[in-house]
Amino acid sequence: MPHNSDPVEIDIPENVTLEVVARVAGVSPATVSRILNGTARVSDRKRTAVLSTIKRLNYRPNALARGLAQGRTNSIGVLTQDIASPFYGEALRGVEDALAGTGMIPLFASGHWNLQDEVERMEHLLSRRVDGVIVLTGKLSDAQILDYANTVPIVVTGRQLTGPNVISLSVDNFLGAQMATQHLIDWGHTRIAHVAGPADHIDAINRLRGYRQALEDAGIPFDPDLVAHADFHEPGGVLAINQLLASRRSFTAVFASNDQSAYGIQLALSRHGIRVPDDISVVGFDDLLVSSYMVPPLTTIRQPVNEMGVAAAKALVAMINGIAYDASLPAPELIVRASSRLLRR
Amino acid sequence: MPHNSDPVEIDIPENVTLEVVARVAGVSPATVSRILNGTARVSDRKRTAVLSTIKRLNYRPNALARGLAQGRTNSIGVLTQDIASPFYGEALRGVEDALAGTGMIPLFASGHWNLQDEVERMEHLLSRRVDGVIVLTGKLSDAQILDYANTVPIVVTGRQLTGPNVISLSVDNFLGAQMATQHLIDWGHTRIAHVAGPADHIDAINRLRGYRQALEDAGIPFDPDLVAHADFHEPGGVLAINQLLASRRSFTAVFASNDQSAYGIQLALSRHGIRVPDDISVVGFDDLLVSSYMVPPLTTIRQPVNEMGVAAAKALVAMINGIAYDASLPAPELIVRASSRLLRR
DNA sequence: TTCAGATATGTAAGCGATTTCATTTATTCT
DNA sequence: AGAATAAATGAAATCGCTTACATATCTGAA
Repeated sequence: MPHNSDPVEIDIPENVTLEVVARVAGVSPATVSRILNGTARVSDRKRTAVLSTIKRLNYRPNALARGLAQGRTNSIGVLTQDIASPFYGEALRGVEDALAGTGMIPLFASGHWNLQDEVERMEHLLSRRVDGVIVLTGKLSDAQILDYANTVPIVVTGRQLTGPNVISLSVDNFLGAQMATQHLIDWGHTRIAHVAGPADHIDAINRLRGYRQALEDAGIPFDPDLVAHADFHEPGGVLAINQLLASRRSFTAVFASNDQSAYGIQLALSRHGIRVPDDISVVGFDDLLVSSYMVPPLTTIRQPVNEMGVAAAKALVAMINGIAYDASLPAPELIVRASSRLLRR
Repeated sequence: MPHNSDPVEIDIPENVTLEVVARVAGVSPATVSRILNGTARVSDRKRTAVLSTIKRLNYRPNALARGLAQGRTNSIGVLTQDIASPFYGEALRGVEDALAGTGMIPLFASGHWNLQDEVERMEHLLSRRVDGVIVLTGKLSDAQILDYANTVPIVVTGRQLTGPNVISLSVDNFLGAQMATQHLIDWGHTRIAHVAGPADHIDAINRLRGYRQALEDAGIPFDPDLVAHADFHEPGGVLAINQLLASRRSFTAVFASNDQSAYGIQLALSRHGIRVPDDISVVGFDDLLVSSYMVPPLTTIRQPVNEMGVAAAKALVAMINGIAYDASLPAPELIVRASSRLLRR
């Protein structure tokens, strides 16, 4: 008469479930679950039996069923704008890295800088019952964020926003822009052009403000003709600088609202036979990885974007687990490279 | 005495489920499900009632429950190596775009060019019961891929592999490298260096082969001292070119195994006071977005990587739905920009 | 030995959908 | 009007797991 707890010959269905494992190992489903989750003590005898059956049957727990039962999915949504963005990409990597080992998995979705898309993606994420959401900038209004926060914990970057279930994390764009402009002023430039970002982009607005503030602090009058608006992408930078050159306003330096614009500017200037930094200094914003490999390497403001991803993920996980977490970001930093130089008199 | 089908006052729990919607709307859960999925005819009367309650209660179907019941999650796994890769990023975007509107959602996971990580991520994806997986290159062996294909349909890029439940999609790296090298030969170069990729990277190997083939076809002897191995990243390009320069072998052109290496090469050359393309021509491989904004803009081989993402996603969805799909990719293309020039005698 | 108190294990009720099958209601045709 | 057929609806089982509760087994102290 065989012991009840001994493994038994049982016909194994194609779809191996926890119940099958239990039956084959000669224990109850509850026991298998407990072993899997470590939620209770189990005798070594059964544990070994179960673990070996799991291996033998190549059992893979169904995360859906688990999520349904637990009311928790161990996944968080990351609402970004463009999965291939060189800028936010770093943040995504930060999120991923911070999540590795926590058993949580990120679900990325792109809003394409389009409110409707963004709302749709958010709904999608909520449908999948993510345990929390990281919103990287984007176009959702503060009110919408607060509203979603009734459903799920949220960490949002690129704005200041407080409320129950919401943590916000932002880089000081104003300060960064001030630093960039100040750097040029320190090096003797007074005719400093600015290639701004989209007029409705919060980061672009703050950077423009920082630029103006630095000028003002230095007693340099603001000249609207030295400002051109672009779109945060390379081609826009080309267009903007061409426009500035065409206006025949003289300037000895350009502060670009982001690195990608700066790349376009550098290329366009070289096409015009204008040397960087000898004729015109260029300063960017972001410090993308490739910026240090531009010819000449780009002077820029480093944004702690990877750290931002990490911090966002950590803060969110903490919030999900009901733990307090102080989410703060390092300040932007001026990285001086070869694209800017002392103005020669 | 109220009609049974009229909306009724019912206390609404915090968690709105399909069952709650049904009760409030005065219909059965089955009916609500049918309306949601369009799986059967429902009278207009009930349909309106249900739809309005859904809106009123702000009901959001639980994707987990749905997945459990249907045995299908409407999600596909995308196993990439680095979520922030400028190269694969384009492919990810392609996947996302192709999926938009199909109701499917991509789940991205990064393997970090590390077999163990990759296996772990794959298991994770399978646990979440994705309906299919796209494997972007990576380190899994063909045998492993075929094995996973027993569980789930797979589209794999960067290799040729056929089998049940597997579609492979690859760019002709050999041909591309041949084209790049041939371009330099056509322009009179005979001393052509090659900065290769990692020696164990399949793409790098094929590109090296293509380079050698082109030389051979032109009757130019292969000189191993003109080949330096790098790591597909910018700093590696710098190191490699420095090494080549230090060897004092003369050469008039460099074919870099990818664009990122080429960036490093361009920077290092400029630091040495060597002009591109006047002294040395540089050709890359990939055609990353920024390549056309390098100074000088980089001559390179365009890989249809976005198209690859799109094709992979379409092929996978077709496979999931049991539809035949002819997955083919455009050939690599030579993009001539300013970093290469005719060799002056 | 025996019994109280741990410790280990099992039973069964959810979790929130879908779907089969049976039943009720509405049409159509004679 | 009444039978036969089609359309609409509902009841209940199911998907694969977790977990509260009940039960069985094992300690060691009396």
